[in-house]
Amino acid sequence: MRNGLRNKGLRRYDSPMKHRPTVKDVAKAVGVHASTVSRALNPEKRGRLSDDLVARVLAAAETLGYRTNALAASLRTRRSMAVGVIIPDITNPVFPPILMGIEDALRAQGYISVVANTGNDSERARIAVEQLTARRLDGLILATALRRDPLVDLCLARGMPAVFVNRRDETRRIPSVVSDDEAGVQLAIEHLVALGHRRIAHIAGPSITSTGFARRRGFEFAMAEVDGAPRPPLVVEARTYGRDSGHQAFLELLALNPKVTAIVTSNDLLALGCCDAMREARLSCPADISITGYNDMPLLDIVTPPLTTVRIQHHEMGAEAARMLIDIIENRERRAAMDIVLKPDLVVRGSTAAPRATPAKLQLAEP
Amino acid sequence: MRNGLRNKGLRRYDSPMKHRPTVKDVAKAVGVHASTVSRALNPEKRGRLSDDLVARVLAAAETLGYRTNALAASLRTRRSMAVGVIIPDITNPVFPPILMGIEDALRAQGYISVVANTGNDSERARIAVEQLTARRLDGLILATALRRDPLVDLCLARGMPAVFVNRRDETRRIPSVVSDDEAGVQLAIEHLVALGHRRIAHIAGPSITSTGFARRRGFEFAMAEVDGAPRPPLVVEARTYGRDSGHQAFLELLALNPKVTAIVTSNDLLALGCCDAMREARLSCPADISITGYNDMPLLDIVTPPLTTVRIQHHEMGAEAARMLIDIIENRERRAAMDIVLKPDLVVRGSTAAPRATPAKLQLAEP
DNA sequence: CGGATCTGTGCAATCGTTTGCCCATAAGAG
DNA sequence: CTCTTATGGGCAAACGATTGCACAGATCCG
Repeated sequence: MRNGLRNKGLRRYDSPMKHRPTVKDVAKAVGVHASTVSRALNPEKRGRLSDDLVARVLAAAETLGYRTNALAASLRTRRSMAVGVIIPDITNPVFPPILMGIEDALRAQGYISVVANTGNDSERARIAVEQLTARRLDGLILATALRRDPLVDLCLARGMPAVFVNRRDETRRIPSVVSDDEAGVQLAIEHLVALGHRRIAHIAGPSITSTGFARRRGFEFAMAEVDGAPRPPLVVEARTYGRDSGHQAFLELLALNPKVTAIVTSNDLLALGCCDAMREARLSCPADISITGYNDMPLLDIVTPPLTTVRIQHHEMGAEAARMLIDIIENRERRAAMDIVLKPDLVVRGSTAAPRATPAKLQLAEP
Repeated sequence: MRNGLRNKGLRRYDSPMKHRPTVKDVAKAVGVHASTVSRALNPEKRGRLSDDLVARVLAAAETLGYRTNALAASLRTRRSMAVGVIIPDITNPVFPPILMGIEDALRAQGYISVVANTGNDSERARIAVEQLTARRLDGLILATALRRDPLVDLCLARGMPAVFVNRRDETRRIPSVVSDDEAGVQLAIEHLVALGHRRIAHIAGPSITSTGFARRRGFEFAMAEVDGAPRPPLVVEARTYGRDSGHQAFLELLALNPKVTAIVTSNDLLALGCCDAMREARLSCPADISITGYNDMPLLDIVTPPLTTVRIQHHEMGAEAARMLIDIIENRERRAAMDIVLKPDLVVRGSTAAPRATPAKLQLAEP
């Protein structure tokens, strides 16, 4: 990918693309030097110019329809006022709200975002970082972090400011904004325990992701405190964060221990996958097994059953990450070395209830 | 916004940012001129150089960790190999799959995408177009089109290649890739009619959007053919494409005519909003009223009731739009003047059933 | 009235790549 | 042995904006 940007030679220089007026054209129109125009156009350097001149330049720029060429400006200033956002899968409903938060915060400071979607492919993620670096963005927000993520080294090697959002790298060399996953899982468990559950299992997200790992650890820690809980704790790891992985993990879990009365999942889609599997197995949620999700993605209130889940502050998380990155970019080191951890909430809906007095007759064969 | 890109002066030129090797550094290392390096790095211009030299340049570039500065290259070539995508609301589940289609097709041709989200705000959309133009992107894909959209004039004035996806401008000055909305609505109506419905109403999307308008028109045309249908056709226009707008529109519709037995909505979220309202009103869907959505967004299969809807080819639509745009950018005018219309499908689920009062058992005349 | 201090602008050098044009050297032709 | 004709690469001028420095004229001070 050293040369992703070659002119394919298909458009000639004499292309019909309109000639865009440059700072020189404006200068000519006003009868001053280009540098003067540049200064007049920049509010921060305008001070030393006469008000009259500034007004004339502005007027001329307006009538000519002048727009500054961001490419040229960035090349010269080494600042693009743009940051890249790397997302594993934009179709996962967790990310759009985070993205909105990022955009809102960036816009407030005059930055724009460039979003790259990697489809959970680490090679594509690497390429995305390379491309965004090649375009000289001012920084990167990574929502893709694995627990040990090579992107960290890449960013560090390229001297590219970066922050993690939602996930983070275990080496902690890059600041992050995350939700407190251990606390979130604990909320779910406390809720289930209060309902009377003891045989609570966990369907974990991929352990290479920081969220999957942290939530699992939170589960194991919290369950260690629960009297009468299975030892060791019951955990099945899903292959991905997708609905069908949840389906599959549910079947594995039931094969492992058919007596579970509640499942804490690492993500809403996994939870929905469990519901799919239960429906197929003619089990009822929450009558037979209670299920909790994680993230509180949209529409969870009208699926069947409405899913009890842990809500995280997506928008705020994105906004905080963006603000942090800008601080780093602009050398306000105030926040450069900090991690921000937001608190999650539990949203109780219909997928959790007290366990049956006698465990349901499960139709799945025991191994 | 003439100057979104000013250096805020917060990072000095002597910043600790690593010195990135340039083509000159590579040239020095190999002992040739920078122009030679440039040629060696470009497969298409490599022909006139000796194989040996090319190999040495490549090796030197590799060891120095050279990456071409896309900014500088774009400035010189006037090509950025990047296209902008303007989306009204990324949290609307319709758009991520379209975006994926766009990205996939772009990537296949070596382009990258820059996504801007406008939050349904036409002023922000304008600013986005300005910014992307300022960054000299090669083209724009617009998913925001209103029926009479000022962005069209803006793109045309700036000489910026553009295509519409999912929506389109009525003036038809910009090519588009859309789904056949009239056909889609007709599918829904035929299905309902086959079930025995006659008093079918429509909850339309905002009439300023091309989709809202086209689906409404499709509804009116198709209903004109239905014997025993209300005259004039029953239509309520929702304020936005959001769930609560659907809720509200449903109440208006019922106030207007309490006897409807089926509702064709312009969008899944509107349909879900209707379901919300029905639940509150202790009405049952589909027993009391059948409802169809539009778009087949994710999770519709597990909401209650599972929604009958019109599926459109999101991914393909995005991909086709991207391919079309690239054709235009690269002056292959083959497709420049065409519109592409994809065919929708009906997905029958649980939200539609025979009307309650129907005396005879109606056989499902459905494929 | 000479010199010091401002003010307002122009000059020219960057930023890093690309490419039209020209010029060596070598090879082949006559 | 001289004259073309390829080859292989160097030169320098773009692309468009920014900015340190210089400098002319105006203002001010003693």
